[in-house]
Amino acid sequence: MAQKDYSIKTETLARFAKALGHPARITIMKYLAQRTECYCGDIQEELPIAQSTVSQHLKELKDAGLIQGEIQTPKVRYCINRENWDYACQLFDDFFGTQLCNKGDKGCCES
Amino acid sequence: MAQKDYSIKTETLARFAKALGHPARITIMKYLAQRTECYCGDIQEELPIAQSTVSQHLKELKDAGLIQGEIQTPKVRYCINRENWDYACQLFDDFFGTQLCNKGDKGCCES
DNA sequence: ATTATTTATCGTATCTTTGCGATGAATTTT
DNA sequence: AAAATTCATCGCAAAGATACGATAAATAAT
Repeated sequence: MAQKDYSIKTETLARFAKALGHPARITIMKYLAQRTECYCGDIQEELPIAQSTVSQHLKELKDAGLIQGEIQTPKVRYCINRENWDYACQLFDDFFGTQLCNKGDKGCCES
Repeated sequence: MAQKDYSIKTETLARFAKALGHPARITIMKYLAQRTECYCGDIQEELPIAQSTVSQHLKELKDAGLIQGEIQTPKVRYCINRENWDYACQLFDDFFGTQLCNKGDKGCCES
């Protein structure tokens, strides 16, 4: 036990990763990225799961800060939360790119 | 229900994201990336959790294909699985970069 | 031979996730 | 006013994740 806790960056990255750790939520994010119109109902039609389950996944993405919803009754317009998304993008970039994705380097198990 | 299933790429990306969805596992990957020597015991000293729990996290990373272990009794040498890691890197790049991280574009909720 | 070291696995407890149908809230349409 | 639309939430069940200590397995050291 070298450290009592994980760093904030590590916690945040893990949180984003966890939010993306389900195919339904990946699909939702991809869908939201492709349109300017993004109502909840449209998302449901893209997914092989019940409406209530979609709503839960949307809630998780919202709780993770990756999307936001704007009520336009009776519909709800969802979209990517740019600020947090860009931060997630940056954290993943740091993680993969700078730290691990140096393709020129040899891995520790490669001789 | 437009489609019965998710695409393989989507499933794979979600699987990688899920594996990274815990601060202990993020810490492990960062640690492995920084050294050429990477024995199991060293990893445990970096984490604020019990040995058996670390072993479980290592197993999950291994199951997801992100790392691999080589027995050098009595120790076990762990390292990043380059092939799969690079693929994960690419999938995340596509997801963030091409699809969502176009910072010049306006989001659908930004006026 | 016995003991120590290192790691995986087992058993267990608790919490979280994933999923569904049913219901409720807030409108809009008829 | 009544019915339909849209979405969130509740209640529930099943499965998975997270954590721990104890134990096993496989060697190395004494």
